Amino acid sequence: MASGDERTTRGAVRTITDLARLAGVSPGTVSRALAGKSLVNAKTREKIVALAREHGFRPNQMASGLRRQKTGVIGVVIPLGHDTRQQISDSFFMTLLGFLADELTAEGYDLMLRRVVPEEDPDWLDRFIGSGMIDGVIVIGQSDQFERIEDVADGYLPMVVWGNHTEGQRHCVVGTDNRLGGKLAAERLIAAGATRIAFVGDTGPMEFAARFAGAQDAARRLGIRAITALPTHLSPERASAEIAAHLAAHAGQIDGIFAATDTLAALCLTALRERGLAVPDAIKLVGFDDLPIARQTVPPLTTVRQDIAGGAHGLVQLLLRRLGGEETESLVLPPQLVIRHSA
Amino acid sequence: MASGDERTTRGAVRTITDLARLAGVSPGTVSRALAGKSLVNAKTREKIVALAREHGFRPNQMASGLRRQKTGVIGVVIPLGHDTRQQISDSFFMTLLGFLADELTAEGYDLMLRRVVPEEDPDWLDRFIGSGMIDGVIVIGQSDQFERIEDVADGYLPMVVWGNHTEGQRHCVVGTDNRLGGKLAAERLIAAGATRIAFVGDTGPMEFAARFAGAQDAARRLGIRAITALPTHLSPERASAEIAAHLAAHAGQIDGIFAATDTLAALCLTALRERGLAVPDAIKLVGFDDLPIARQTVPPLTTVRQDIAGGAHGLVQLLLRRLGGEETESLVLPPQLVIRHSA
DNA sequence: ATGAAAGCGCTAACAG
DNA sequence: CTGTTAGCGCTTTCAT
Repeated sequence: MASGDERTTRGAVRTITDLARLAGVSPGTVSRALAGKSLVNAKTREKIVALAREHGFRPNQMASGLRRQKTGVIGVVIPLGHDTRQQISDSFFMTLLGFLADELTAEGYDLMLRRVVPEEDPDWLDRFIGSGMIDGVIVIGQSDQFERIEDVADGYLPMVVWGNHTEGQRHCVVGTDNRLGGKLAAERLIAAGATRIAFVGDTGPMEFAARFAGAQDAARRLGIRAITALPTHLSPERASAEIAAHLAAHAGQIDGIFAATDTLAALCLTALRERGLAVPDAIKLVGFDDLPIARQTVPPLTTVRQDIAGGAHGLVQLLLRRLGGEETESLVLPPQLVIRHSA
Repeated sequence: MASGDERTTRGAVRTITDLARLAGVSPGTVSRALAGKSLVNAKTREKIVALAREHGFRPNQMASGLRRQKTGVIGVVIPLGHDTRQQISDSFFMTLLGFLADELTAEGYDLMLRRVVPEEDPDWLDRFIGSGMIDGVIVIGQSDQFERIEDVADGYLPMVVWGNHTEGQRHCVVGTDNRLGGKLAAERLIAAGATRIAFVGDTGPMEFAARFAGAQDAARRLGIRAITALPTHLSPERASAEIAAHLAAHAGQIDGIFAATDTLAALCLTALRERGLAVPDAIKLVGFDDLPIARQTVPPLTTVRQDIAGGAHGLVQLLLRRLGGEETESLVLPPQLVIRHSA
């Protein structure tokens, strides 16, 4: 009933001016009252607020944004690399996105999500920033767009990127110390007895390259032979086939696998099982991310944990400071080895 | 270099008026030229477009939106039920979100994502719609907000909801025929020899309730004893413990499990393994969704497939028609039983 | 404490 | 084909 009444009259009150007329005051006063701004007579304010509720009135954010030159919206953009478009369903990014949504909401911002294919639209980042729709931007993953991001960073402060930190880079990045993570993974494999280790995953993306490099560091330092990179795509369908092929090609030459992500590690587990290779007895396996799936595989995955919630928090806090005009440093999060049963 | 030049001059050209001055025409002409609208002299247009590119000019979408009374943005809102806030990381919704992002992008719309906790903000839906920031809204999951959504549907056309279809409902919904899916699941369990079946998952949400009801239908029709509902939360942490407890409490009384989602099914698998119960020999198990994880468990899950990509496509197409003023019917997608090895 | 008035940047008549 | 003009709905000086 109440909601019925509300609806019947709602059509009438669409603007702050409508409400002002109803309240017998000026639009300016309504604006101030609703914004809780400067001293407005308490009774006037109450009356206005009551009227607003009664009529389900909500100020138009576009108009407000236009006038104030800020939108209350943060852009979140996921650049998709050469690989399949399917990357957004990548569990890691999706989980990060979920946390970002929480953090931004908590700070009173809305989130505008955009997936872009840089190859098709080289102007993706400038376009998003220049749209006037967002106050700042969070880039999820550097993909192969490091240079483009660097370029933009020079002239646009409110941008923070999830990704890998490179010495001397100019854009503000939040991310795990991938190189250290790779080192931890390889050390674990070696400690578990592996000496002929393969890295499964694309070494193109910087984050993966750093994981591979870290593993290579460990191999070198501990005196085992260099780690072989076994390239795969990210989409489960293609990766599965590729892993199976790699395993066939390197039969008997591998006793340890460092998978670039848990998703890939799970796929390895399946492929290994199909070949009758026991994990961890015949082959040790370490993943990366510590996604929920890591706990549920058979055997459960030993993996390198990334602090996703912490990362999302860091991204948003740094962005907030940048929105305030501050030049913030990058934030490198420590990875953590989680030992389960695969190595 | 080129980008350097661009940057140095960019600051000067922020509005369509700046560009007009530069091109020696009026703002109106620039607007038309950039919008590719009505007949503008080809040469004039070229000059303007060239200038725009040169200066990295992009029209302000807020201003444009305000003027045209449309934003080019579709809101996507995920209402979180009583359960943990963590639901957004639910793989199914996230996958759906990924496809939605694709579909909307393909149609030229941006996506504004919002997670809401209806308990904390009963006004969540009206607030989003009334914000003036979105042209239409897609609600992902009815959660426990069926009535609120119904209320809104009466007065707001451009809304489409992912969820369960109920006879006679007023809002436009796209979703799998959950009841049929539940029936398929139970039939499979029974065909595989199960006679004492349990449903693992919360029967509160309508979609799950329908799955449970469908399974119950099958049990009744095939003359086995009624299916027991074993309630759990959605977050993996809580669900794991709950499943373990249920299994302990019903030891020896169950020979088939229908899990409300694949995620829950995977958890069941782990719990069953811990109790030494072989799947499918001692206990048959069927999941729901056919997420990637279903293929990777040991044994791989027999499950009921939901067509997520098709669902996203349907949501967007229906919304588009509603944006055009049309009153669309709901879309019920057929579930498909995928037989693997768990039942 | 409130009103009046001037735009934010863009688009869409309406003239010409 | 193009210029002029009048706002979209809101916020914010500047007065009062």
